Amino acid sequence: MDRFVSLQRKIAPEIGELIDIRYSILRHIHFSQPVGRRTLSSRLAEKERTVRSELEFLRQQGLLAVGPAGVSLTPEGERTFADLGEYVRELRGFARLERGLEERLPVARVVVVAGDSGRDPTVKKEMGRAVVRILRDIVEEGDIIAAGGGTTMAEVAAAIVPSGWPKGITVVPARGSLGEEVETQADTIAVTMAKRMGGAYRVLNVPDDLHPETISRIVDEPRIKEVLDLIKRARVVVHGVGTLEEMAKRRGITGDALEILTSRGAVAEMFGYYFDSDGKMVYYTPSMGIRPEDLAGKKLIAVAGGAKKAQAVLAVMKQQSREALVTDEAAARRMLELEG
Amino acid sequence: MDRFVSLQRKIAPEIGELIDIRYSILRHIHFSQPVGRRTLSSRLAEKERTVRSELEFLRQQGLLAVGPAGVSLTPEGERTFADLGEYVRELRGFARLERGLEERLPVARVVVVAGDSGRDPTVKKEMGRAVVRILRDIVEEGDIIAAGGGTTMAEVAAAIVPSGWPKGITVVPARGSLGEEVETQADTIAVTMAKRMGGAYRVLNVPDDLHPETISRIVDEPRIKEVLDLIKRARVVVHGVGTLEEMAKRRGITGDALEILTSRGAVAEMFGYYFDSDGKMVYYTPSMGIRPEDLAGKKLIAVAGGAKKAQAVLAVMKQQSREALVTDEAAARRMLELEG
DNA sequence: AGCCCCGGGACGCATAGCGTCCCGGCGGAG
DNA sequence: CTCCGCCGGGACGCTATGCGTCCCGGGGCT
Repeated sequence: MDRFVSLQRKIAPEIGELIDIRYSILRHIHFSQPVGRRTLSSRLAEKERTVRSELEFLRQQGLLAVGPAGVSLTPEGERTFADLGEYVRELRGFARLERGLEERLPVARVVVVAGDSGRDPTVKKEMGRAVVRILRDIVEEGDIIAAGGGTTMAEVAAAIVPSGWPKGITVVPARGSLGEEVETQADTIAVTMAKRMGGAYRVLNVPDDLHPETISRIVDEPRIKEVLDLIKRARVVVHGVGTLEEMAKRRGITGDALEILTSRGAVAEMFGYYFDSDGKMVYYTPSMGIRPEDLAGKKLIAVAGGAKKAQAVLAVMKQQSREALVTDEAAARRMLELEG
Repeated sequence: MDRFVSLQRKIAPEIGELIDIRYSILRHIHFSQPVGRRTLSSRLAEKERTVRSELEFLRQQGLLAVGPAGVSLTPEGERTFADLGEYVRELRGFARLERGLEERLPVARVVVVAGDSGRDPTVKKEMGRAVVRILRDIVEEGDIIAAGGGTTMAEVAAAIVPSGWPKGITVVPARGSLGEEVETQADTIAVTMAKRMGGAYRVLNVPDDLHPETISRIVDEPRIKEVLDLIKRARVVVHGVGTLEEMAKRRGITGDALEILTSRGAVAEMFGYYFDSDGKMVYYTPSMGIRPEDLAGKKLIAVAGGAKKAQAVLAVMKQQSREALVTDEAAARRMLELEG
């Protein structure tokens, strides 16, 4: 089989791109059906005509059907799409990517999904599903799970299938909200996850762009104290990774702070803490919630994709050893490039 | 693996053509290296520029190298070509073709090789090699082998590797020569086969476009009689298949005979005997050699390819049950179409 | 009722790749 | 030794494919 694939790569490498575009179209339809040609092309950053030709082809193959509201996968299309995941993994050598990263980074398990979440948002959904699969393996009865924020984490929460989870799970936000959209705040995500897992939740409900003194006062409040205590006791932590640019844009980091960050070589963010490319913490924003020193001994699952995030993910991975990393193909390849 | 292939056929069927042309180029180079671009393109019935592009690609893949006398396969190219045989069998579903024919025709074993011998002469070389592989299984010490004529049979003889054959083999022509080129006469082929197998041979050395009365007189000659006796006693028979058109052109069949042949629905020829599409003998040219009724009880191996010969091959296969049929992809697909 | 997104049609254009010719060189045959 | 033929590589115009783009009528959701 491996021989088969390498032979094919030798004799007809162009099938890679072919499969790529078609698989991403199928994936997109799978997650957004029914969906129109224009929406599809804009979201995939492909020209409308290209998408159209491929759509036509896939329809002729009996993989999708057109309805008044757009195209949908036929049952055969769904089946093919499901099978295609494994196929693409083989064809593009994901196993090799994963092993490469596992060797170079202190992570026990790396999972790579197809695509580039920087270009195709549905890739995040796939990453979400992969995280959920890992959670199924790890989570035990009575666990406390701390969840981070961000768009990727939101997809993790959305990917949880609400059945078959152990009892007595409690989900808490890993830290206060970051002034983002409510859907991507750690609080919201913790709630969604808890509900879907049939567990309990506690939230902080506190913005963390407050004055440091205000924060230290709030921390003493019994309700907050209880949540912070739960966070410290969490056995499992799931979180995304931020890049410096992203953070600077999303939260209005002042000129001073930004200057300090860049001068100290900060490239990555996690829970409001900033790390340089060696994984050393170089800065943090005053906040409440989990602290880096709390992470030791916990099962850490990081999830982040997109070629642009590769450097940041590397930095965070070096910060300390982890249980698992879920990323996408674009980030994985970039990371291996960067790490030699 | 099977799943893999069918999935690929579903999601990217165009790789078929891609592999096709590249494989046939590799095959051609393998058999004729070193060879030039122009020769290649004319023999493959492909445009020069197409061949050139593919050649460029294959060179970039490190599969072939250009010398002053033309292109040759690199060691890696040879290895890839060898592996590609199996790969192409899988990819194009030859196993299914073979099983389909085995079910529909009275043949114990069908072997399909890639390509169309009507378009690419090197496909005949592959068929030849396949026949030789079968002979290796079948031939025993002291066997008498009767060989037919034709270009395909010439390739069978050429494909015999002269070592490891049982002792005491005798090869005889199945019938007199047909006025063809000497290289493709049954006599010549029998000699070549015998020499390569390290065995003995006897030839007829008699053209069979003689007057019937002359023939019947020659048959009584002791030397001829002995050969004819050997032919009758042969345990293994290897032969090609002719189409009506081919025969009409190659031997100048007179208007009368041709009219009779067409009116009786003759479509196929073997050993100078003509068969209609049901495999019923409808005509024969006066000759000496093997007769249809002699075939029963012998191990028969038929070899013929090319889409144009499909109908003829079917007819001959129906004529009586056989040990093996070696054909090519084009003929196999056509045969299955014709047989529903 | 209105708006937006849907699929499908149409059409011009750009470009990749095709077809074709040519050249200088080398090797083998005579 | 010479010549012919085939070799690879270069060049170049053209065509046809497929891309980009706009438009239309329709239907569902708000």
